[in-house]
Amino acid sequence: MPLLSDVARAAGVSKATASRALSGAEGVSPATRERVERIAAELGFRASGAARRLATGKTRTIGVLTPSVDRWYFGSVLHGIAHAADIHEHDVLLYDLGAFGHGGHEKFERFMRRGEVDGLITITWSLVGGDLSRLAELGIPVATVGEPTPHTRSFSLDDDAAGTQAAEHLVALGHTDLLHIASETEVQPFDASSSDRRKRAFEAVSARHGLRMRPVRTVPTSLEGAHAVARELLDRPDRPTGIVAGTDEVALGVVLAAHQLRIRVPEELSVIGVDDVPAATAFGLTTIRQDPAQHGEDVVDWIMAALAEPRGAEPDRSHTAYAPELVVRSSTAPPA
Amino acid sequence: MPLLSDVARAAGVSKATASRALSGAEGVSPATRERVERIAAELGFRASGAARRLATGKTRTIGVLTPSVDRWYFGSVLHGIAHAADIHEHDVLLYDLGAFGHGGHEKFERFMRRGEVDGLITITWSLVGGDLSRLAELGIPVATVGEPTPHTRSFSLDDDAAGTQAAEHLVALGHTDLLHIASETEVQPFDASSSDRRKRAFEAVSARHGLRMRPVRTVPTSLEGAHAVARELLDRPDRPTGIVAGTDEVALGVVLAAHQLRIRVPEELSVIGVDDVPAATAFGLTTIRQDPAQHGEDVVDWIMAALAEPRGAEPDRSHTAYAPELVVRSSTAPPA
DNA sequence: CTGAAAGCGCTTACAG
DNA sequence: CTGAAAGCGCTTACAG
Repeated sequence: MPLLSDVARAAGVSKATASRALSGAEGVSPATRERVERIAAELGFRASGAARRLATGKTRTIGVLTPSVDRWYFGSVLHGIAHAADIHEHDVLLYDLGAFGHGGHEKFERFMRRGEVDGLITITWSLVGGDLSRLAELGIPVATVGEPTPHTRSFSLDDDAAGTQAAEHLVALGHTDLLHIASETEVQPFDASSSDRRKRAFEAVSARHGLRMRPVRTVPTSLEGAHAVARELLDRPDRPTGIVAGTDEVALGVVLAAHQLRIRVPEELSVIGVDDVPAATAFGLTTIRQDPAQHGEDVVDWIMAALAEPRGAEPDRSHTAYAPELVVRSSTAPPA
Repeated sequence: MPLLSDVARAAGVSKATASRALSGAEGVSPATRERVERIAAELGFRASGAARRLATGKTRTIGVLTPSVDRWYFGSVLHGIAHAADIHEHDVLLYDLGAFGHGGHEKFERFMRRGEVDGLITITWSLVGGDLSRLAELGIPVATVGEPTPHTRSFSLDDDAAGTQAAEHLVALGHTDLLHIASETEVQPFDASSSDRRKRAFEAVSARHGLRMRPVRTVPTSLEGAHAVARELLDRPDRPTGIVAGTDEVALGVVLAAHQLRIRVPEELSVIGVDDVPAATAFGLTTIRQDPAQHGEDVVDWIMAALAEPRGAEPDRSHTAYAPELVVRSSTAPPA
């Protein structure tokens, strides 16, 4: 593995000049720059990241704290992050905290002890407010994707609008007897979660239109969890004509249960979700679309911009709310 | 941020001794060690990773090259990797290559240029043989999970056994007219892919039992892809009595299509998959289980062991095949 | 058991 | 435009 000094010697310049030529710094004659670059390429020179880090104080790495990587939302955000980070020539260091109470906090502490990154992204639900504010004091740009938070810059779907759109869609079709199935929030104080925002929006729509008020059901955030509850719920004579699910996973569990119970969707039951997961198409699920990969790209772009700003500037803690988009498929129709 | 020299001064020892005390090296009196540790804790000392890297040549980081993070298999492997890496106090650097031909190769090259890791894991399908052998020459432990490969140490489900078990299960139930739906392999030479191994195993079982020979169908690796094909396939009068799907995603697409076509599963159609994804339970899918998170943990353990070995030892390129496990649910039954 | 010193491989004021 | 030198913050032979 050739060193910078090898390149410098072969090019007949000092290490300083070689370094400048390679880094693209100005104040190097075009001729030397070209020569150094050529020789570096010939020798297959790669600057030592460790040395560069030590000298510059920059890691060219961004950290991601996430409670999960094997669920659609988190995976998609991560995908967007990785893509954008790559474009900015930054690496991504992954901290999979796992479920809270299952060692997640311990892993968080380990990150605080060892993590060396220029910027940090937390994908929501992984952290309680106290931890989030500790991160905000790290002196590096920190942002959250998935939920609004007062502690850091944040990006998320406009959950109020999403919940409203979903309920209004069914109301517009003529439904008056709706049930909301919310998906469980594990960590956040419930009243701050996207789940709760969607729920409240549903309740507001119900109240506004004078719909029958059924108590909201809460299920584990998974197709299985929703499915188990839906099997029991849909098998009753007084089932609603429409279900507004907090997420597509929940909605899919409901549709599956309906299929198994031979309840026709949408003729006998309308179902709407939020997310637009890939499987939604095959299920014909009407849903409110969001694009987590885009959120991931945006949060990285913000971090890069924050990194470019002069140190000590007042930290930006604003929130970006993405507008939801109704996607009508075949799981919703006027009530029979 | 306190430095090692601050700790040393406060403890009244040299930096050398402070370093030894903190790193747990031997040859430090218990008294000094304890004092140094206490003072380091009081001061909130965290050693600079960059400086340590430069001095030791170790990054305490392992790299993961994956074609995707938002699909169950990859996400689960990654989860296992992150967990095990954390236990070994190593960081994980994520390279999401994305689909091949969509900039994946370019991202791979960028990794080759900048990636500084002590060990490397590639999750299959992301790399062609040529790239894999370049990695193997990197001088660090390299392993692949998801498919056997001659270029590196590898870990994967025993696909032959999985394919055999799936087909034999339906044969044992009395089926004689089966169709295999394989899931598409994007990158690997097809004859090396797990998809192809499962397919061949299916064909061998068919031949052995003299079953009707239907040409194998290949569909995109997704519920949607399988669903589209299955809708058309199942709507014909001469449909098979059982379907052996290459993966659960494909199997789920088939079951969904059956539901929509009002074909009863398992009465009119048996379906079996491979994976045991979380949604399999709700669908009642009979499947062949594998545990990718475990594979991820194992591969990290192997990397750690390889790291502990003396440099220059002959690289281990053996393969670990995990035994499949049949999980019978309600999607399979004797033919009508 | 402990310390002084060299070294890891870059970058960047400072001079010229 | 270029170079000599200091410095980033640790670890680790080498001496004692």
